[in-house]
Amino acid sequence: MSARTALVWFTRDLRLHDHPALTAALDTHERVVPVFCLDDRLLRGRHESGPRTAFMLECVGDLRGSLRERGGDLVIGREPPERVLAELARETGATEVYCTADSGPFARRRAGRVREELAAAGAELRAKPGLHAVDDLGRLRTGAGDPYRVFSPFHRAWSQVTRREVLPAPAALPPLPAGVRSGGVPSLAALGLESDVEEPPRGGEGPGRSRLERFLEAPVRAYADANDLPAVDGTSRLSPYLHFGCLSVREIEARLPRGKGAEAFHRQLCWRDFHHHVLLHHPGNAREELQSRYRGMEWSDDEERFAAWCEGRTGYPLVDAGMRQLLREGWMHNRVRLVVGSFLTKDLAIDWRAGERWFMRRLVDGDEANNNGNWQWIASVGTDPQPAYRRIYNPTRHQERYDPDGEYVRRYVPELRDVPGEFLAEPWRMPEAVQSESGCVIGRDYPEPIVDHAEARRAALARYGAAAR
DNA sequence: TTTTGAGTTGTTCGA
DNA sequence: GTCGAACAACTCAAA
Repeated sequence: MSARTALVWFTRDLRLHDHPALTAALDTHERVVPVFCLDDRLLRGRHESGPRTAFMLECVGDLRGSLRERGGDLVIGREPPERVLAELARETGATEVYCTADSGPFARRRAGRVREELAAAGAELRAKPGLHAVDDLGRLRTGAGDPYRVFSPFHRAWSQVTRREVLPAPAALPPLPAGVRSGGVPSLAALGLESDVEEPPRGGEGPGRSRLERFLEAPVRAYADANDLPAVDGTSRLSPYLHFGCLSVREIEARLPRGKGAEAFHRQLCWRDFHHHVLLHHPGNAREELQSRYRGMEWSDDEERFAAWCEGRTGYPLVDAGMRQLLREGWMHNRVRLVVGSFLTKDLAIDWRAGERWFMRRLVDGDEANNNGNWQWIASVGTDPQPAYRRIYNPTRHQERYDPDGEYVRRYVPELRDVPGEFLAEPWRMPEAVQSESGCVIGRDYPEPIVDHAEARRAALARYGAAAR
C-alpha cells in the first residue's frame, strides 16, 4: 500500500464538523482511515459508568453512520489504542496518525504509549487542536509566567486569544483500504455494563447539532436569567455532547449571538477551558486537593449517610430532588449540583472524592476536569480563594430562592407533591395534622433531616478552620 | 519588590 | 421583607 495513507484516531472528538485532525489528514493524504478504540482501561477503570458509556456508544454509531454516508467508514478496535494503531499503521503503511490533543492526565499518558508503539511501527502521532475554544490552552500564562489559578484573570486572558477558523465537515471520504475491517459497535451489555437511565439524551453529532440549533434559536438569549432555575429548562444541556466532542466548543462560540444571555453562556464555556487548564498543570488534582493545607483533612466515613445522599433521602427536599434527578436522568441541574456538593462536603463532612466518584459513575456528561474542578471548588479546597464559610450553602434558602414554587422538588420527590408550599422547604416543620392531610408523614413517607444544618455548618467552620491553620 | 485590588454562582444578623 | 455590614483576613495577578 502507498505511503499516502494516514490514520485518524478518534477519542473524545466524535464529530465531522470543525475537526482539525481529520481535515489535516484529508488535506495531505489520499487514503484516510478513521479509527476508534474501545479501551477497557477507560471503560472499566475508576470512572466506569454504564449511563455515559451507553451515550458514547451512540456517539460512535452516529459517527460511523456519517462517515459511511460520505463514502468512508470507521475502524472500531477492541484493544488498547497503542496496539490497534500500531498494527493498522503496519498493515496500511501509514506513517502519520492524526488525533485531537487532549490535556487530561490519562489521555496524556495514553498518548505517550501510542507515540512509542507508533515509533516502533515507523509512524508518528500528530496532535491537532479541537478540544478547547483556544488552541494554546496550556500556554496561557500570567504576567509572571505561571499557569492561572483564579478564574477571572484567566477569563480576561482567554477572551483575548486569537481564535482559529471554524472548519466545515468534509463532503466526502475515501473508502477503507482493501483488507481493513471496520468492526461493529458492541452493545452496552457486551461490554459488561448496564444503564437504568430513563429517557437518556441521544448520543451523537446529529442529535447534538439539533440540540445546539434549538438552543441558539431562543433559549440562549434568556440564559442569564433562566439558567439558575432548576425547574426551567434554561440551560443548554449540551454538556454530554461537549464531553464526547460531538460538538466543537470553538464552533459553538463562533455561532453565539450578541447579548447578555450569550455572554453568560460564553463565560460558562470558558469555565470548561479553565478547569482543563488547571488540571493540565496540576494533574495531581485528580487525587488530592489543589490547596496543600487541606490535604490530610479528616472526613467522615459514615456509609449510611453517604448512601442517603446518593439515593436522595437526606430529608432536605432540594438535595433529594437533585440526587434523584441524577439517578433518573444521568444529569443534574448545575445550581443543584452545587447545593448537593456543599451538603455532602460541609453538612455531612464526607470526602469530596466520594461525591466526585459518584457523579462520574452516574453523569452522562461526566468529565474529569470539570467534575474535579467543580468538586474541589464547592469543597473549598481548589481554585476558589474565598474562605469556606462563604460556601456553606443553606439548602432551605436555596430552595426558597431558586425553586420558589416547588415545581422542581415536586417533580423528583413525589411524596412531597401535596405538601403545602409554605412547608415544602422544611417539611419537618409541618404540624401533624398537615402531615396526615398531605399524605406525607415525616419519618414514614419522607425522612427526617439526617443532620441539622445550623449545627453542621458550625462544625464545618471549625473543621475547615482547624485544617487551614 | 512592594503594593493594590479583587476574588462564579454566600449566610446570618440586626436595623 | 429589605438592606448593609460582618464574617476573617488569604491568595492571586497585575501594576
